[in-house]
Amino acid sequence: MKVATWNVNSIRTRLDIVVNWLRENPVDVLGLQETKVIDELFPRSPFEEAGYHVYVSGQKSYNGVALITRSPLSDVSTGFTPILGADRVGEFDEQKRLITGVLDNIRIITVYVPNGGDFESDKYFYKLDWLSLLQDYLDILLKRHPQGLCISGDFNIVPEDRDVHFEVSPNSQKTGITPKEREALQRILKLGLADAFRKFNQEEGQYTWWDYRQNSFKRQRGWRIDHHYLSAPLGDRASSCIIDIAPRHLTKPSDHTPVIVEF
DNA sequence: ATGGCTCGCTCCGCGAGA
Repeated sequence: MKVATWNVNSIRTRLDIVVNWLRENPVDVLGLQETKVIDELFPRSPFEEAGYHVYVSGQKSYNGVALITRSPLSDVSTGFTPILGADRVGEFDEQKRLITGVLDNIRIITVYVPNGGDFESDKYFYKLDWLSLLQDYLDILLKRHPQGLCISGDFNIVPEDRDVHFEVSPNSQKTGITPKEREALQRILKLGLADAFRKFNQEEGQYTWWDYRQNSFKRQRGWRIDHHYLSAPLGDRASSCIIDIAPRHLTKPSDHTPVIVEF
């Protein structure tokens, strides 16, 4: 099974790029983030005409996730509430950042982790609280799906210093690279998940996002923040995980580029 | 350097992104 993740920064603006990429790269699952559109206005037809099923959880202007799949999914749900309950989740499902379904007995999840704004801002603490919910959510689903779980998405966290183009200070206050965010991610991975990309590639300078400003892509000033995390059965089975930088070269690209895992 | 691009918005300047 091939699973791709891609923060497209508006599916309507990026529609042709994404559909053309999918025709050239016929993956089984494409997880999208930052679709930035309500479900009623999601451009489903181009994907359906290409032979895909479309599952969406969107909102106006911000956030929004989708799963595009060759075979139908079962047990599709959105947000944390169906698993954790309304009391635990509170207002955290108002922002549409999580969609999941089951394919071939494997739990597939796509997430758009909050950006976090400035260091120690309200958005920063919202991000940490959201990651704590994600940890509780995955703790439950990993136990329910011993055959395999794959969580993919824009995590907005640089896991290690080699995953960003500049020198990281030990107590970095740069959102996405702070100790508290990395610790939150590590607590999640300790549940039994591993970074698929690092099974195959130990190089530095392997990025998935480049700022639109300052010619960051041309200067190779990027961050690796889009990830596939696999439970042990899938991690053992995984045969490749690659970053496809080709779409970042196109005219009017997303600032992120797709990452594809095969298992 | 609270900049630098690009997105959507009952749009023509602003908040958000990372």
